[in-house]
Amino acid sequence: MTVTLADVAARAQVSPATVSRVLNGNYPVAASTRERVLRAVDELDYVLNGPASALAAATSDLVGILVNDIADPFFGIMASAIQAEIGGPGGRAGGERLAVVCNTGGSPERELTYLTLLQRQRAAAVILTGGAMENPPHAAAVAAKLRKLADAGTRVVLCGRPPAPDTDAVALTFDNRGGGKQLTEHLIGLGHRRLGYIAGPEERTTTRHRLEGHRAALADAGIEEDPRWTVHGRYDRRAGYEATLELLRRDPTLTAVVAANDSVALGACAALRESGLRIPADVSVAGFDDLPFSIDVVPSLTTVRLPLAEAGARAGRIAMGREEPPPGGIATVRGELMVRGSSGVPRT
Amino acid sequence: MTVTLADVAARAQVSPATVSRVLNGNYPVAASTRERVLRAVDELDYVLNGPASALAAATSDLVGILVNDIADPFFGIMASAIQAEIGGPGGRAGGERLAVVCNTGGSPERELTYLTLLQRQRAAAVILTGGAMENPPHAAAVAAKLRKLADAGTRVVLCGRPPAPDTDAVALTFDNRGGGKQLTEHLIGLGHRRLGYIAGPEERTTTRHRLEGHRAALADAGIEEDPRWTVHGRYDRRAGYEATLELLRRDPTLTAVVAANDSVALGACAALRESGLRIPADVSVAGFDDLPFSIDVVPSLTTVRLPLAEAGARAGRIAMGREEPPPGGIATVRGELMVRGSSGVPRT
DNA sequence: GACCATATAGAAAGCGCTTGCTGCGTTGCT
DNA sequence: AGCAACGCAGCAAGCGCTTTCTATATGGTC
Repeated sequence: MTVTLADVAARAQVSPATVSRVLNGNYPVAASTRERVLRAVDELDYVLNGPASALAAATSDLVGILVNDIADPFFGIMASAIQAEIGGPGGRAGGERLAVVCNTGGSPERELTYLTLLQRQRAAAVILTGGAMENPPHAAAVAAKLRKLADAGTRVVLCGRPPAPDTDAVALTFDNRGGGKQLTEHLIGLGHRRLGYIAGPEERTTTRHRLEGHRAALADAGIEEDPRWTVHGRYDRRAGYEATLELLRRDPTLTAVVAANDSVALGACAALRESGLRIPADVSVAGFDDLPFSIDVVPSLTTVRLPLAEAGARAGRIAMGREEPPPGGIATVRGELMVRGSSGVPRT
Repeated sequence: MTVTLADVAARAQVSPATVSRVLNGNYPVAASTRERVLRAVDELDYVLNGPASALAAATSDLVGILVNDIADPFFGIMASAIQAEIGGPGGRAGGERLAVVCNTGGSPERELTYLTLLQRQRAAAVILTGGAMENPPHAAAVAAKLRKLADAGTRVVLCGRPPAPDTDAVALTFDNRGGGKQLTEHLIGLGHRRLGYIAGPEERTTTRHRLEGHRAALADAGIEEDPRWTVHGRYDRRAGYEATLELLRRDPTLTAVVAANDSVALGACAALRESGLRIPADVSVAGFDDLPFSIDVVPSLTTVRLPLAEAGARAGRIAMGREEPPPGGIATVRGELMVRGSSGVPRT
């Protein structure tokens, strides 16, 4: 029923070996023979059997991409950039890699399960995006898995994620701490002294780093932080909305709200508006990431731009061995402060 | 170096066949034996070889998802929902499927190439999302490919895409025409008579259907359309921005701008604002899709909500054979008009 | 004209797993 | 007791491809 290499070989009057070589193009084959084979392939409408090749050659052309949630543009943008680089059709000639996108939903178990599944597929590379969980046993388990993958020849790259200790995975880390610091410094520079902070879920490196940056800025400015000014929540709009209401309840005199990311900031804006507060006249708002919509909300969002697409593309190239890993296997990717309409001088 | 089934078998003192059966759980194995095998698997840290299984069993656990661009939340949301249903870890027990996300970028060739690549992988299912190209030769080529995939046992589902003729692919189609009509009727109901329309790229079913709906509404209301009122462009913010400027140049008396989708609408809003026009006091704006950010822009966007996540989930379940396909293999998914702040009565 | 380097094709041995079939020891039934 | 039926495990034949090694031309060289 299904056409195999042997059928093509028979039709082209050559051996299966030759057909394989024509198709893989890594061994000299006479032009005339090649043409004959190609014609047979065409006539029979032959399609290589991927699993069989993978088995025989002990390699596959799958690349795993772990994300929290692909519906979130933060991850979507990175995934898209990675995909463009790993050379699907239209990419550089040669390997046509397929991207396997895995939504971990931020769950440690799923992260591990997906890594195992990718190991099972003998993935050519695995790219982990986004922050890591700060859970020592889990981190160790992940590191062990990554080591095993690397041993099996899978290239491992971390994109927007802190380096994994005891691993030689290449890491492209976002400077969340530095970005957070800059952002809060900007607000302080405008005159703000009472700043609410809506942090992401605890036990996440991203959350902690951004918060640390924020606090460092406060400390540098000699501002004593009130514990009531920080609320934790998920990285979504809803959480931002609720956290802002809570913040307002705790201290109605806040003049600025710094959000863990842009989506959270959007929720914060909605809550402020519904509370009858003007942005930035009454309260300034700041986000993080600079997702595409951030410039379109009104007022446009002051935030820290993270070069998601660039980082993803670079991670993709490194994963494909088309770009040298950074020295030491670790590179820090900085964000850029984008001052826009949502931040202004505090009401007096 | 790498552990194989045989190693596990040796360690558990059983035959490879038994180990395989324990791992696949589709053949009776005595509890004590199973336990012994499982222990050996654990001790050796064994991971099944996916390609080898796929080859031997002639099936794989990969599911292809074709999207235009995964960075676009329109596709990201569907992909995420599909992924959740095809039973990665955490999904229903049994198959742990991996989602292969393919960015076609709206290019016919890449669409075809990716389908071939998925065919090569012997994907368990393929889900095509988003509108189709209206290019007869290409449509025929895709249909032929889909037939071939179906013949090979790959389940094919179209999500948010018109049915593919001469194919028995299940289609979950968005009612773009109906949605477009409703939207424009709403605007007409408010009193608008001169409406600009920013359409998507030509030769796309989505573009055509939405535009047809718009025109049908105009016709029903006895409004004669001025050809200058329609501009085509890409489905992104930038295109919306430019198209709006063009529209304004052609006819500064327009009182409403209907955009092909929400991103385009955002661009339109930006252009209007920069032109000194207030929304909706001077010009009303409407989008399509109701992506998450649409409610957060100011004014919030009047649009047509498409149940992207629900449709994706359903497509995923159908692809996995966990839900009956709709009768006739075709179902129409309707949108819901969301009237918000960006539309109002026209200036008099 | 003999000999060797070079170019190209074929033979065959797997890659690691699944599964149809066979075999044997038990249990159930009459 | 005797026979059928059943439950469970093993054998072995592939699944469709890659790749090493070998064989055969071919041409160049002295």
